[in-house]
Amino acid sequence: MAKMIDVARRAGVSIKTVSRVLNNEPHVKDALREKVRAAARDVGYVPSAPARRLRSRRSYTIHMVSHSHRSNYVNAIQFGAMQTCQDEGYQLVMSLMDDLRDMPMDALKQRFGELIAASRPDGLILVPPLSNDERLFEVLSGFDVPVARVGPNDIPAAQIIVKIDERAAARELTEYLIGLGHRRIAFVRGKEDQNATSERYAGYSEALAAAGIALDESLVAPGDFNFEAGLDAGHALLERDAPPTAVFAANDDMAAGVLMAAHRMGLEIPRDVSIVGFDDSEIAEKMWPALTTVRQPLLELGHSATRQLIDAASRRAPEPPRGAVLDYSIIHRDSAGPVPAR
Amino acid sequence: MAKMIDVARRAGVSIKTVSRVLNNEPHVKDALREKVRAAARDVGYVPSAPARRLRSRRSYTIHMVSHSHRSNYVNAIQFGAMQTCQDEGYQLVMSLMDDLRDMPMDALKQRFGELIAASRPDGLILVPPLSNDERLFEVLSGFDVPVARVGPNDIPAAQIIVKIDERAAARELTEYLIGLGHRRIAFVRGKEDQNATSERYAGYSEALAAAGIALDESLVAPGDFNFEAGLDAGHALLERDAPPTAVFAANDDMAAGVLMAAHRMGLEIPRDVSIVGFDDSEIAEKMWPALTTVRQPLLELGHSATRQLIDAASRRAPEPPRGAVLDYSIIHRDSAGPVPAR
DNA sequence: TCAGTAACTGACAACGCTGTCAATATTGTC
DNA sequence: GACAATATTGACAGCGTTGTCAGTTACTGA
Repeated sequence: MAKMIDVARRAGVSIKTVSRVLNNEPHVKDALREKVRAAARDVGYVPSAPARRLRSRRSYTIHMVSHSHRSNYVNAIQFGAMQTCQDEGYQLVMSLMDDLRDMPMDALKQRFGELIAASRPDGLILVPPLSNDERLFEVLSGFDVPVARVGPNDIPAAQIIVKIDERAAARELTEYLIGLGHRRIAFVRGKEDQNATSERYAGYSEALAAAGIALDESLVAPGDFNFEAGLDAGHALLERDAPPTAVFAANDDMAAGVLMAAHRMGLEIPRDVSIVGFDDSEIAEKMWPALTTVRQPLLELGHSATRQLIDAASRRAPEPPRGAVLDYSIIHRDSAGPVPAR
Repeated sequence: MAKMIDVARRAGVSIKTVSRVLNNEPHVKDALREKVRAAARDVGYVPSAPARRLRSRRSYTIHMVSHSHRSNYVNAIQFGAMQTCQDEGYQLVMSLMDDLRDMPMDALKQRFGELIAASRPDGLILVPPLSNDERLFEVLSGFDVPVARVGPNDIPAAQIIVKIDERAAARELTEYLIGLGHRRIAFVRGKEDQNATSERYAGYSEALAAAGIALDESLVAPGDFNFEAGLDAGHALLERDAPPTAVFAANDDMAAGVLMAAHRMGLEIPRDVSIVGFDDSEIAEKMWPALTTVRQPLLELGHSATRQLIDAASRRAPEPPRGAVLDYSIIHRDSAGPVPAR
């Protein structure tokens, strides 16, 4: 296995010069540059990552920390992060962190301290629900590591937050339902400790208010972002005396549950009831009927988070990165239609 | 940031002794062991992964190599791998490899050579379609890295293959349909270069043969494991003059497509036609009606692959690991039923 | 032409750990 | 109690890079 000294010998230079050439540092004549590169090619030189990391005190590594409950959402963001890491010569390391909520503060500190001390990642990517966690934010502020948070959250002091405007998206989707003539629009909430729930709900209620529709609390069902919760909410909402004409579930998985409840009751969609979701997850287009929903640019969220971390680590950017708000889009499919005639 | 020398000084021993204690090596008296551990705790020592890796020439890292087209299948296996890595103090690094099929042999060698030379992973996990690739097998044989292949494949010389008996599973599922009275059972094939396609098809045809049912080639539709292919196949199969009474799609995504085609035609499932899939992916239980399918123990496949690689790297196991065949199970849901009365 | 400066280049140390091997302490045997 | 055998401990080198700094060469402008 060729190392730097082999390249140096072949090119007739010192290893330091080889290092400079291979890291695109200045102060090497072009002719020499070429010679070194050729030598590296000839001997099949590949730099040793561990040595590089040890000496330079940079790991060329981004850690993505995720919760056990993995979803399409997380998967897509991860995929985006992988792409950017690949492009930049970085490695993406996946870490699992569970039971953070029940963990005392010092255990949290310990856990992340070990992760950071051992691997010295150039950046951390946090996805929901971790990205919303205020305690985690506090803990991580104590370490000298750039952290990118993906997804909705409202931690004011956090540096890199990459998200869409969830509230605006929910408002727009609700307005679309109102435009179809719906007045009795139900809402299925997500997990209460996630900001996505409150943001989406806020958008929903703002749209109702703007249209002069009174918010009927009995049309708001609890949920947890899972299919089963959607199923329960669907049954509860659709079997009541005065059922809603449309249901806005706070994510697609729950919308699938509402859809299944409607099917079981023999309802036809969207003739009898309109159903919309949020996320445009993989299942959205595979349901019957295909789900009208909000698409988040998940891949791009992953790209953006990763790119900003790498920029921060290599101090390429003139100023520290400050996050990004990317564009969403409403995906019109077949699960929403005009309000049924009375 | 505390290092080994700090622990050594505090415990009044040499750094080598600290190293021995922290790596659970023999030849240290118990009393000293305790003292060193206490000292490490006191100074908050966390070993530096890069230094360890550089010196010991082991990376404590497993690389999972996947194709761009990420699926639930891959996601679940990855998750299993993450869990085992976490338990063993390993890191899971994700790598993307695309366009391998069009890549000339030496480019392949180059690509993987760089990956291996740079990071020196303790093991590589390959998932479909990479795990089926014979050229890749040849390339990787040339390197000194243990490789675990997940999923179906028939590379005889490969060391670690972790899979289920796909053929038996497909046979059993087909037998189930036959038991329900079906005789005209269609099959939707997957990508032709994947072993899963031929294995599942083999199981299907074996079951037919065993039941004395002649295989009707016109009931075998091409596919590629994607939803759209299922949609096309569904239309093609169900709109014919003598449609099948049951459709076995080689995976769940295509089954979802067939299901949607059936819905569009106004068919009721399973009254008019039974539909089954393969994989028990996340969408299976969220379809209407919920899909009868084959469950692969994906998490366990990930665990097994990872554990075997780590065992091989640490030479803990007495002999080299030889792969594993795990149990599948048929998940009976609502998309298959008795053959329609004539 | 020559000092003064800027652009190159290389020698050497060090990053923090583990492997090797030698030194020392302990134990068992007769 | 002497000796060999074994268990325990430590000194030191070195893994393959990059950072520091000093030395060398090339290029200004007077």
